[in-house]
Amino acid sequence: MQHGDVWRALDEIATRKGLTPSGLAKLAGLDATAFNKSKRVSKGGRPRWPSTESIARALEAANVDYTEFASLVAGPSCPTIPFLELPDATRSGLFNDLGLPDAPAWDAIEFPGPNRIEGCFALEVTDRDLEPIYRAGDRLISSCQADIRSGDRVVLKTTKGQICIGVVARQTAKRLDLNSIADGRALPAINVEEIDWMARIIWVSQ
Amino acid sequence: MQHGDVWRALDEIATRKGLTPSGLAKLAGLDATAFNKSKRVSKGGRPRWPSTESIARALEAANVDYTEFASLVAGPSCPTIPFLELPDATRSGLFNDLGLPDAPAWDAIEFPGPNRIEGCFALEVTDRDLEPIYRAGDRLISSCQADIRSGDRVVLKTTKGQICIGVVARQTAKRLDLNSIADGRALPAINVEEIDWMARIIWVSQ
DNA sequence: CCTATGATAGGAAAATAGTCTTTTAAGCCA
DNA sequence: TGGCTTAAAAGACTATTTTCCTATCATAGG
Repeated sequence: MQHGDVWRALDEIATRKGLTPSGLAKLAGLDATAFNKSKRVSKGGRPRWPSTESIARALEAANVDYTEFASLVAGPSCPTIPFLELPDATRSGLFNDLGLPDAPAWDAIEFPGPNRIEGCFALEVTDRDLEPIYRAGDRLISSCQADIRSGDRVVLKTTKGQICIGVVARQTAKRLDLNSIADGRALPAINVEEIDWMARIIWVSQ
Repeated sequence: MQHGDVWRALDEIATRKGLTPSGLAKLAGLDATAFNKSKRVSKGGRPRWPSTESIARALEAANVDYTEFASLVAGPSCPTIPFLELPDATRSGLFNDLGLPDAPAWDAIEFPGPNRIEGCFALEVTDRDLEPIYRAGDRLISSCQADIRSGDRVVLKTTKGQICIGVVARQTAKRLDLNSIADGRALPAINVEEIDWMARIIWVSQ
């Protein structure tokens, strides 16, 4: 969040309403010169920021949400989450000590996005093994922080480097039973000690 | 966006980092008293706002995104989108003249949030007709503004009051061919004139 | 061409936020 | 208990922002 971003966002708000910066200031009950371009740097070159109160009044007048203003300030980009194609998820070093995705190891994609995406990552299906449930190109938004209960769909990697996707049938301290997503048949039981990481599939693109 | 909300959000940022308001101020390179509770109203009862620059420095120091700060200011609530259980989608009057969901007719659920959710709505599956693709309780986030191409999964309502969910097989000016989501078999062709509304299914909760 | 209106630059005054300092209270530790 | 550190309130002072005022420029209408 930088000085120029804030002013750009205010200009954008004004433009959206078909106003000039001074028009927006007047509409907000402020002095017409409050948002003047000539006042965005004070003499001496020091950047001048609009006060929080002025921003609040301008947003109120323009009927714009503060979160929307913030996303204008942040720029055109969506929030991004870590992303890999499913076969690449067999790599090691994807997660840090806290069990969260370790950014350098991942690509990033824009996800029309949760505010609390910590611990979320996306895996793209590349083959047809999971049809008709998941098709090639579908993106599985998964969370390694979500609680996992029976019936949930999960993706996990074993210490042997195998990726498993299934529906949780039974979960005990030592063993995890998964059913196939496609036909519901039981998959080979997995020893909990052999699970490198496991995440619940929360959303799937269609 | 109100005075108290801004200060509450700053307090929340501090708490998340295990800091007090004064600790956060110091970390941001500001005077330790900058965020004092005693400085939140000036004598005379006039509310006192933190400056935009101070907020920027605090967020920088705490490594918090401005959009996240804004959502804290906006309150604990996620953005919501219109929501109905699938059988209720047969009702009329769900969409306004622009083809967007008409809020009063819908419930609302929190959706971990897109910024651009205009035209999106959620439908909850209540029966097992669509298993194993969609299970009871799954929520279909759909958009009536998204472009629709072959292979996309769509939900539509006919003028006869019937809800159809399927995969677009072929789309012409007069006719829409859908395949069953479950087994891919062709469904009866739909006359385009009989389509009341149609939306592409974008995301599905799992 | 002239006039009225709105946008904007620039400077000075007024209002508001930040800093500095002192004081009080609470927690921690020997 | 005493000494140390941190948080926080209150007041005076400094820095910055907003307002107020004037002048310039561009544009639309008569």
